[in-house]
Amino acid sequence: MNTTAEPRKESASCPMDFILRMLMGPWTTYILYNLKTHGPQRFGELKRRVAGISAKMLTERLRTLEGAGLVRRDYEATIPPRVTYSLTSRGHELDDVLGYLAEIGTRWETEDAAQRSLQGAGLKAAE
Amino acid sequence: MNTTAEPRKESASCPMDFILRMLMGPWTTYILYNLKTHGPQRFGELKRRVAGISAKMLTERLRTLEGAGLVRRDYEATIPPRVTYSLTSRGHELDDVLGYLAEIGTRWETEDAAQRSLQGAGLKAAE
DNA sequence: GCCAGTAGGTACCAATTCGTAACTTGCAGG
DNA sequence: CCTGCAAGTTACGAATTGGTACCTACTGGC
Repeated sequence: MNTTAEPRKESASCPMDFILRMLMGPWTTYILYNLKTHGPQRFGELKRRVAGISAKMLTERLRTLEGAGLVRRDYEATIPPRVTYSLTSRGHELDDVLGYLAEIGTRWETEDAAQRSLQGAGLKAAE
Repeated sequence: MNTTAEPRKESASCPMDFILRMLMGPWTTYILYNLKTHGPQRFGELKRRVAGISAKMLTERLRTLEGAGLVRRDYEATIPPRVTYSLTSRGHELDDVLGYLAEIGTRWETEDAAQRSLQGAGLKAAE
């Protein structure tokens, strides 16, 4: 292909950057988590589950995820319209990473808790 | 409004959220990547490598990472002061996940490129 | 004597972002 | 007839955020 000069910026960490920019969105992980654990859902269902998100945000996040090919949007033009969102195979590829992240996060949480209880036990006057 | 300390937003699926909030920062992954690949570095070195980040941002990101225990800050009060940053063991735990993410990102990029070249082959007159 | 460099801190400014509220279409219920 | 739900879209506004410029303290070079 172009072994010559694609003006690739020096970002060797770029593919990761793209994917992180996706997960970065404030509610993104909640949405993915819900789609994963509760299966395909309609807009209102999802909105009720995420609890706190505004319709605008949810729409925007879903569009972004759809654009990245992580979420599929099924629109049925019935009255009232029924829009169902589900994870694509790409979306499911992320499950693993998210699970991994959650694992690390949980481990750290546990370690921190242990650390705090150790300090709480003896250090009241130490500092 | 609320005179009592309202416990901010409480979320059930949170351990991952914490860790993602860390990686979310605009430059965070670049910083971690550089610390990983080039080893412990001084502030100016890091700043030159990341190329484009402002001192303010870099400082703030490093403080956040330090606070989370991912990065260690060694301050030697020489003249001029020498401050060296390095990954902690926790920081290295993230290497795996970031590598995993980069892998997925790269794979998707490749797939997308293949997709585009397939379309490019036949659709020149289609639009 | 002045400037550059090291490792930042602070003030201010512009841009982005997220939430709230109002509007959309078509039908069902009171 | 009016309201509400479905799944949004749009307008407006407030808050956060990231960049730029300027400040520190100290020393070595010209």
